[in-house]
Amino acid sequence: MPTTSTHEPRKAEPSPGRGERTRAAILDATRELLAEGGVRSLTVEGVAARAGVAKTTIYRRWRGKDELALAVLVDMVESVSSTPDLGDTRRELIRFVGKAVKILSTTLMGRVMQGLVSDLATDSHLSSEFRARVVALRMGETRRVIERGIARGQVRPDVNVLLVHELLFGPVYYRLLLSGGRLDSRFVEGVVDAILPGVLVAEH
Amino acid sequence: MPTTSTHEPRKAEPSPGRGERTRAAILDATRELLAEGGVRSLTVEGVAARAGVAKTTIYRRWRGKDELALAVLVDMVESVSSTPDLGDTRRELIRFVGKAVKILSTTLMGRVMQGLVSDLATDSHLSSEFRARVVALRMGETRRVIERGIARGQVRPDVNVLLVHELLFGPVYYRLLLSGGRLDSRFVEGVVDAILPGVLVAEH
DNA sequence: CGCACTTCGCTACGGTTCGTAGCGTTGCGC
DNA sequence: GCGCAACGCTACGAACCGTAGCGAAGTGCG
Repeated sequence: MPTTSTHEPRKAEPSPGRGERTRAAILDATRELLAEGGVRSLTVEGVAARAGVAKTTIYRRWRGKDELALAVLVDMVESVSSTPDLGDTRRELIRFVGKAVKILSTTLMGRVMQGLVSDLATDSHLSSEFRARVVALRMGETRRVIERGIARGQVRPDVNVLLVHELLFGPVYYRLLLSGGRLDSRFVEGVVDAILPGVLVAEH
Repeated sequence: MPTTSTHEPRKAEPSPGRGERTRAAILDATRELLAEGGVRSLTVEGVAARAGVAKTTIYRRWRGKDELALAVLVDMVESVSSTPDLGDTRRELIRFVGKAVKILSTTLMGRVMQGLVSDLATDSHLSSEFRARVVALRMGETRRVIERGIARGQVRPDVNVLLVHELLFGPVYYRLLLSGGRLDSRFVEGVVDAILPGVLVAEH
């Protein structure tokens, strides 16, 4: 953590403030514990201990460990940028999926997802929150890429964007959560190239 | 359950025996409780109460509720039959995936999967068990269908079976676990038709 | 500086579920 | 009917849960 000076009235980045500092400490501790053992070993008491915070303080902000974990997840997802126009749909899709794969495999997000997915699938409040903040975000990104491809004449205009989005990320999460396969660039290219024949316009 | 006669030395079906009866009672109770509230509300003590069994008896057989739920899961998966030769790869794939989707959406298996997936992804013992008993089973089935297609000349001989398997089931689990979309026959056909262009031999 | 207000730390508590130990009891094969 | 493995039962320490009450510290304002 950065050395906190006692006085810091106003600055470029919004001055931390007590509340924001405790919030960050709690989320950091949650992130770490989530990475170490998943949601199973995540306990509110453990987070409180690592964050140097009272257990009651956590319950004052979140209902339980589920909301806590989701807050961490949303925090990570919303930091991704959109895919630029590369002039080629295949390259854009590989870039797009590849970035998601890289985040899932090199940051804590993969482990957080692994630990959180059961609660995401079970708890209706968490699931709706997740769909609105994460799934919808990737759907929108897929839509932008596809529509660029349609405008170029590369992609069939009647493509089902929802389905494409599921075909791209389904296998990724399948590996992450169930089959345990490696999440590398070869895999990404394989997935993209497998669905491209059904997406691109028929060769003349 | 069938009426158990006191003496049944040898028969076509393996005579129950005390151990087998308690095992069945425990798994039945687990199945019911799993249906009522998912894995979240599944407790060993609850299973013991409903099964009319001592809690210690459960711990003598399984390490905890995870192994218990996985036992139920494997019990359901292993009861599926293989896909018959329908003379057409597309029909076979739709039948194959459709059957898995139907089981996931109409039986308890979907809920069991939802509640168990975090533990499957986290616990190495559970994950290896799941991969050996469930993932491998579907991989093998995919391989049989694909090889039949190759023999017919419908499918390209260089198809990556592992990838096809992931492309088929990834979106299914993505809907079940994350996006929450409906698991119906239209979805199955959409997935199969989306990957078929990359699987079938190029039209002459 | 002093005052009010908010936020936090701390302790304590009842409750649930976990997983284990010890021991009596029952079913089953020989 | 004898012996053994499997089971039922009670009891227990432990971990976490989620909440309450209250004192302490930080924050904002005149």
